[in-house]
Amino acid sequence: MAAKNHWLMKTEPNTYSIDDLAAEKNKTTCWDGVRNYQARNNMRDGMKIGDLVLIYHSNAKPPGIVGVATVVKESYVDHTAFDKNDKHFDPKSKKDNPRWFMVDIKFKEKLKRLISIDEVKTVKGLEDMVLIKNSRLSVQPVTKKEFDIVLKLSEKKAD
DNA sequence: GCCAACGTTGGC
DNA sequence: GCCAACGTTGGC
Repeated sequence: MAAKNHWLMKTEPNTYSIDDLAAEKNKTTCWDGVRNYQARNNMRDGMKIGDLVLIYHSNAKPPGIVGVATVVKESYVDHTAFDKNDKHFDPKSKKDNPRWFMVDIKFKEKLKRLISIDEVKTVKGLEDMVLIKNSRLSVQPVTKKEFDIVLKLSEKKAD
C-alpha cells in the first residue's frame, strides 16, 4: 500500500468547527464549498482514503490547528455548486462538466491542546508549512515530518 | 473592522 | 495574453 499523504484543511469554527464534525452521524462529513482551483486539485487529485488531515480553525481566537481527521471517500462532484439556493452556487459548474469536487472526511481526534498559528511560526521544522507561506489556501499538503511535529507538539505543554 | 495578500474576471 | 479592477481570505 502506498504511503499516506498528509493535508491541512481550514474551516471557520463559527460556521463549522471540529466539534461539529465530531457530532456528525458517523463523525463524517462531505467537505463541500471549496471554490479555489488549487484547493480543489489537492482534494481531487491528491487525497486518498486513509490520508490524514489536520483541521485548522481560521478566524478564531486564536486561530490554530485543533484536530485530526481521515479521508474516507475520495473526490466526487460537489453538487452544491448546482444549487441556486446554496451559498456556494456556481453557475459555471455544469452537470456534464462539473468544476468543483469534494471528499468525505471523518473525525479522528482532537489535539490535547490547540497549536496556534503563532506557535507554528516559531517552531523549528514548521517554518515551511503552506499554512504560513500561502495563508489563503484552504486545502493544502503537509509533509509527514510537519504532521508528526504538530502531533508531538500537541502532546507537550505550551511554554 | 481594517487591510495586505492573493485569486479571478473581463476589457482591450 | 496583459493587467487593472474587483472580491475574498484571514490575521490582527
